[in-house]
Amino acid sequence: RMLQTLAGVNLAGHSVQGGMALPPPPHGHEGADGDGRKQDIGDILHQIMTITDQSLDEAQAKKHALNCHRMKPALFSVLCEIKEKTGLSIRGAQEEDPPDPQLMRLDNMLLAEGVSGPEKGGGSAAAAAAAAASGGSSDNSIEHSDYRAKLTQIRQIYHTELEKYEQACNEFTTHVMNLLREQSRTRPISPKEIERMVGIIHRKFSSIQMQLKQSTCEAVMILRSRFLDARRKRRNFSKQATEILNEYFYSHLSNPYPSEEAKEELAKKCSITVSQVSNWFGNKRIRYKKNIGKFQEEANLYAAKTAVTAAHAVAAAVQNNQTNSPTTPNSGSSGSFNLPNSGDMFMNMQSLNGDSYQGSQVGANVQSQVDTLRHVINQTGGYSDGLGGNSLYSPHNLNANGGWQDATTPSSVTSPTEGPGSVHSDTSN
DNA sequence: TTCTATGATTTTAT
DNA sequence: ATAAAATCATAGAA
Repeated sequence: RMLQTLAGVNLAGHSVQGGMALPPPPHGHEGADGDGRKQDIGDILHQIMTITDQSLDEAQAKKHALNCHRMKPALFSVLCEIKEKTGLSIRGAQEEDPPDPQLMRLDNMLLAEGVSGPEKGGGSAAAAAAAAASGGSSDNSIEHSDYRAKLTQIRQIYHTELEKYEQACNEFTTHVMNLLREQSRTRPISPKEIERMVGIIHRKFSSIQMQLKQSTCEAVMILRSRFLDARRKRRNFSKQATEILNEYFYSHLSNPYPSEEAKEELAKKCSITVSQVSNWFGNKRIRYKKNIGKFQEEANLYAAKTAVTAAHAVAAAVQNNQTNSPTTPNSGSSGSFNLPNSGDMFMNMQSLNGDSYQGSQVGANVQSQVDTLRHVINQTGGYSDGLGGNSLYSPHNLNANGGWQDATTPSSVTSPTEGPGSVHSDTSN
């Protein structure tokens, strides 16, 4: 009806081409003169068709003429009235803009993957620098930087595309807004409507944007899966790293649970991550416990490795300890894993020094050395047997309800070769 | 190729 | 959250 009205106005005002007869303009009631109306419509269609052929100037001129028409205010008010009625339904129909869950999901993922988030570290430049810096250090970092480089690539594409879309969207929006503003001189257009129009445009564009995001997500997923595969291809730690880890493990055999700080330090020393350290210790503990026999040799090796320094340190510590604080033979826990173990250690030290010794007053540092020593003692055999240490171990060995202690002790069981005496003297030195 | 070692992941329990 | 245990998957040796 509005179209008719407009067309009618147009015709009425200017008897455009073909000089058609005026239909009584906006009386807007159907029925009545059916024939005439059909004719009108035909004319109007014709009119519209010809309009497309007109030049811009002509159209401009017509618009101007329309604006100057004497009937314009009246017609305008009629249009306002009509709008008044139709506007209600429109207003009711809109207003909701539930954030698309799909889009949200994509957004979240892109953000999580660092594609849409703030550019970190200068992007490709940083990645390249990292790659260059890592050089031949490790395959892992190379893979990692490779991954990052690819991610940056995706990221760049994503951003440029997004920018393009945004630009296009803005252009289109302003274009439409201009158009509407222009038209608002001819027909009533509320700001709300413009807003709505803009909203529609944005929605349209966001669907395009979603496609972009979707494909970006896919690309990231593919890259990621490839990277994960690569990461699954584990590389053994360097010999040096294993060495360090083993040293720690065997020198803390009674409590091989490095603290967070210790883990960090180990990670740094081994140039691996903290979680890798955790993994390593997790694996080591369980595997050691599962088959101690298999680890005997290794244990010996590392125990012996630290035994000399440990012995010195312990001696010093004990000396120190003795002089500083003579006794307090209770409360066995020295930060050790469990009580039985503390007792264990206590006995060992007693035997070693032939003197009373309180685990409770020895720092963790000493404890590790004690572990080492004890291990050497146990490994080399005779000592505990000779001194009845075995009887001490066995019960503790058995009573362990899943604790770490039952793992440490069997070492005393496997005790081959070597003369007890020599061992004793060695370790006590 | 098979077999073992080993780093990582998953499951389960606390 | 952390640890144990089970399991996976590959590296590397045989």
